[in-house]
Amino acid sequence: MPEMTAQEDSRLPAYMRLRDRLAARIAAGEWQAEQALPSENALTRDSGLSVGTVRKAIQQLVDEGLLERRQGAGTFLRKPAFDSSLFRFFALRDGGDSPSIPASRLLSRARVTAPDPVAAILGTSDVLRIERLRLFADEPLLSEEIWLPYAPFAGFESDPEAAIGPLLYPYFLDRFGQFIARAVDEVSFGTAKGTTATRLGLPEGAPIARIERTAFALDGTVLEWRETSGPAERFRYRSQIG
Amino acid sequence: MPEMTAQEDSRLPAYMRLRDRLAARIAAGEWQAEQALPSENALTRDSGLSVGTVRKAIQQLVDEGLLERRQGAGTFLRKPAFDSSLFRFFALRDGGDSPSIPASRLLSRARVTAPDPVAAILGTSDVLRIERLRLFADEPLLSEEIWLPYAPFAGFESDPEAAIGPLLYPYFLDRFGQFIARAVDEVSFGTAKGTTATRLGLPEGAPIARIERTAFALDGTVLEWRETSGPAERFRYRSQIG
DNA sequence: GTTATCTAGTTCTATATAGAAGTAGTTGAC
DNA sequence: GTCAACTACTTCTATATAGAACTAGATAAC
Repeated sequence: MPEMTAQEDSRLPAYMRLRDRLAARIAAGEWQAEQALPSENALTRDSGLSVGTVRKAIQQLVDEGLLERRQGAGTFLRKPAFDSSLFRFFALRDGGDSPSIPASRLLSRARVTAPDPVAAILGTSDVLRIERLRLFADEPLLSEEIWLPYAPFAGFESDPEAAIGPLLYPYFLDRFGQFIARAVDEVSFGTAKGTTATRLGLPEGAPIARIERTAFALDGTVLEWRETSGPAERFRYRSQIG
Repeated sequence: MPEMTAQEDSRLPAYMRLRDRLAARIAAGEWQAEQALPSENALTRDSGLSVGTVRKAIQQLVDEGLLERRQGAGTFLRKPAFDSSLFRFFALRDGGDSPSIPASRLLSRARVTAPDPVAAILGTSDVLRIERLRLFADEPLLSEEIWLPYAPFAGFESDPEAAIGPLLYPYFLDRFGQFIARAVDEVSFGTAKGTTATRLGLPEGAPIARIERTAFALDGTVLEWRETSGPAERFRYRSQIG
């Protein structure tokens, strides 16, 4: 344990301990996405707690976005579908009615020694570096540089590209059992230079929007750091307050 | 009632109806910010409901960010302090240690006929138009154009500027009883032109970040639309997902 | 075959109750 | 005066119970 992970149980209330146990089982991949977990009654029976307490634990996980409840039907594991959410930053309206599908192209994958700032974030200098280009309507829209700690993703660098697919997070879960629970995006503004400009088909110095994302596992470990760039004119972001 | 406001009670569950009644009393200004509401017991007594139901109603308002509970002390009205949150979009670090205070300067206020897009958002063309400049460390940082429906804010155009203060939302509440419960911000990038460039002290065509905000009352009525511009290099935004 | 009804499961609402945990002011001892 | 103890209050946790609302699949009627 390199970092301070949540200390086991100590003296937390029962509903929180149950929440933690459930979160751990979810992270372990015990249930498939879009499939039902045990019912309130079942959990009540084999946890020895009361229904109210069980409901409170489940509700927490719902609030955190991991689960989803449907009255009369059951409690379901939500599929983690926000990898595509980077696209949500950019205006994807483009010519007419055909809803083109965003595509991904991996440009490079390699196990390398991380530069200091990246190593500090990921907690190790043994990392994977991935370059990726994301296309929309056959035009390059986003240029990405992705850094992963090597250990949890060992073998990624030699997986066939065909197996990976356009979204990384579902792949992380399937292939490595790594679940991205949370991410922080930081948006800023700059100008395109060098390879970034070339890849996006922009002139040197063109205005770009930059998104730096840090992604976390359920236990708070950093699983990814990525830097995404796209043309500033197409950038558009919505945010709710209050 | 021009728009579909929440229909009274019909057949909602009790805890939701209690939530609505409490929200209405809060909006009516019955309690001061940072001050205690009636206790669970008191509410239980004069609502005729049970503690659990009362707690559920209160918890809703806590989740919505209106209230705040402190064990052993009471339930408090949170002061609506997110007017300044536009500043949160911009990097305010600036020379040394003195934490300069953001200031506001009203440039113009007038009752006018709204252009069509604004009228569509506000639901009326009888509006107030306000131009404002926000300063940080004595330098202009944000240029704002604010549109309000006239009726709820009648008289604003002739209030003395000294009475208004640097933050609008607390003033809206005090002076007009209008409570901003929720807002949606939309961020994009563009270039400065005309008066905007002049006011911010930027050259024509300089890159700027633009934030369009729509603000809502508790019942969903639109109470404000504003467009804020600031220099793009100083823009920085953090966002949580998941 | 198609449609309606039943049924066994699920979550959701609501009540009642008990005590733990925490706060803030008052009282009492020194 | 100072500090400790007490007290009356608050929210928080947890249990037990009952029925309503809803779902999805099985069964029955035609």
